Amino acid sequence: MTETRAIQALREVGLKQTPLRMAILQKLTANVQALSQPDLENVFEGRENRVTIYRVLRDLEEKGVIHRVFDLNGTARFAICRNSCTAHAHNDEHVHFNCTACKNVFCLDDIAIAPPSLPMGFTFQTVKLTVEGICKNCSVN
Amino acid sequence: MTETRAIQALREVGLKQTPLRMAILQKLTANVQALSQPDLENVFEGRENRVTIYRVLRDLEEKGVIHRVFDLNGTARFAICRNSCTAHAHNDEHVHFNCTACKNVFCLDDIAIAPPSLPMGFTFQTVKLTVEGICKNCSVN
DNA sequence: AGTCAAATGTAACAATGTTACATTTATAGT
DNA sequence: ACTATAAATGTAACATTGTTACATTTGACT
Repeated sequence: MTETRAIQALREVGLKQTPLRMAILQKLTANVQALSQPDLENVFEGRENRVTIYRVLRDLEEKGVIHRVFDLNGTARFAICRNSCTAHAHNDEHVHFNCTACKNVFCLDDIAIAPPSLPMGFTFQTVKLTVEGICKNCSVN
Repeated sequence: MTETRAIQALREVGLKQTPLRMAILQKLTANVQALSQPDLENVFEGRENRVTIYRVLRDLEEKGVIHRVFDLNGTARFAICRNSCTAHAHNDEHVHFNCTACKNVFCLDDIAIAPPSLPMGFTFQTVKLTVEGICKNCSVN
């Protein structure tokens, strides 16, 4: 995400343009992997406030700019939707790859997932498909 | 799971028959929903040791008697495989229903899931399908 | 019944995430 | 450009989930 695109994304959803929001948006765009709050704390080498990072991620998720996915430790990681998601029409039905070795999460291209039929009384909202395996980095090492 | 079936399950995987293991296996069988360690602490009203509950769950999972799934808070919950899983042939490819209201997790029947093709360098191990929505209990309330 | 590996209890710690409240800052309107 | 104000941030404290180390107890086999 270029700086101007980040500014635009924030304006579109009515969030103020702050340095941390810009930096987080750009980091998430530059990375293939989804990043957790602890990941981002490391990226910023402790210079940015822990709580504020959580709040930025929460707000960006609430506005549909980024989405949340859990890694195999149960830690929340965040990523920008690259393909079918826009600020106006957020598509939640992602395919994610969870590496069982390094626990990293990779967003794969969106694909159509046929929602299975649900028992009586259950209401469908969204469906998520996760593939587990060994990622490229861990395969070579 | 009857008491005798729980005893049998433990013997099959080489775990000693202890009161807590028996109780947890029976609770997991009696429940439609997957249960977390905190859930079980509540079930036992604090009478059973926190750390031991974690260890029982970890050991039962390692032996393939139960499986782990994360709820929408990122908390690990555990359930017995009812359909295609046996102690001898554990089938990981479950469909789970996560209620966005109460955060409970329900195991649905196993269905065949076509694994999507992966980018070069990524190795497939398993695939998981999760449906999010409103569960039966939350629909009526 | 005795033995011993396995299982448990206890205390301390670690990581992730949240809340309350005081302070600062980005933006709209003048 | 200046100001007012809602929004955003910093700080400290706390909550929850999960882990580790080590001493003690117990299930199961002989």
